[in-house]
Amino acid sequence: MKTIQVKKGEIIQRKGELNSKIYAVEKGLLRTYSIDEKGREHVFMFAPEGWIVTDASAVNGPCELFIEALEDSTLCTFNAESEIANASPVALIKRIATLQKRSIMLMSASAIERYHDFLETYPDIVQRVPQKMIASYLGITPEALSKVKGESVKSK
Amino acid sequence: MKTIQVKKGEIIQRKGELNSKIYAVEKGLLRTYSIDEKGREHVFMFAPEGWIVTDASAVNGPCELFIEALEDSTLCTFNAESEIANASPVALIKRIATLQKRSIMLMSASAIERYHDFLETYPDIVQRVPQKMIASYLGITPEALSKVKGESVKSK
DNA sequence: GAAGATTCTTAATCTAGATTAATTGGTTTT
DNA sequence: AAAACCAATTAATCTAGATTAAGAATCTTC
Repeated sequence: MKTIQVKKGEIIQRKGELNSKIYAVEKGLLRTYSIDEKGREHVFMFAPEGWIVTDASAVNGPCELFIEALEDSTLCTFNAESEIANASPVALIKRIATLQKRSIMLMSASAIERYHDFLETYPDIVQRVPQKMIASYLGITPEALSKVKGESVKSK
Repeated sequence: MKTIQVKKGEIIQRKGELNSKIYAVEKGLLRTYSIDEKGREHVFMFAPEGWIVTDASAVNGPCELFIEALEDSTLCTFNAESEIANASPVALIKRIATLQKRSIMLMSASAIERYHDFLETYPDIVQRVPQKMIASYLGITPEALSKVKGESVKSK
């Protein structure tokens, strides 16, 4: 286990790298994202203070996700290999529950509903993250997010 | 740990129930699904022989998902509470990896791409599951699935 | 095995969100 | 502080998939 400092904009891990780690955010803000065959970015999750980030696909082979610092951050890093052995199953189950909810939201909820769910999941993040990344997290374009937000304000 | 037999159509677990278990499918086929506020069903996963099913959200409180037998099935049931304590972290990470991929697919891939991904994920299931449940798993309507399948055949 | 109930398909119409493009507002660079 | 660049908004048009509806095919149940 090691504490490291990273600068805003720094890419901490790239798709295809093998030696993946677990990152616990002490201070700052990270995001993980994938890039599809069409070259489009998709934000998978944000990680503010207290959150933990890892690319689960890394156990068997190369990782799928990029990890980027959105602010100057302080991170604790664990070697995934050894850490997984004694990882708390309860913490992992919680992560599964979060992902379960995310999948169901993506299948069943409209863009504006997903936006409100984002606000609940990450209460203190809206001001710290560019709109286009929030849109990407929701699975829509920045233009669409701008539109639905405008509509939901008007309708009040 | 206990082995049980369930009949086709039987609902093994309902949303809101507390005493949740882990089910390992020895023979047969299960599905898990949620029902949203508008009363619509969304298939979360299928579980043929060799797969394991549990509602992750059940650790903290009432479960979110229904579990149903799509065929007469033989299941091993574990008490989730005790089983989680010594659950294999590697198996849990694999489940996380699967869900990670599912979320990214839902965000970035078209209906027909998700259909092909379904065929890869569950190679021997297509004939055993009604179309409408496959559509539900993909997050589209049965009509839309019928349409895109027709189009992908025509285009060959 | 007929009657009823589901399920699947096809087609017409509709809508949420994508795409394209132009405008404005902020940041960073020099 | 202008120049160059990036982020956000707005608007017009387009499209994947939803909705509605009707007919054909398949399963249940008596």
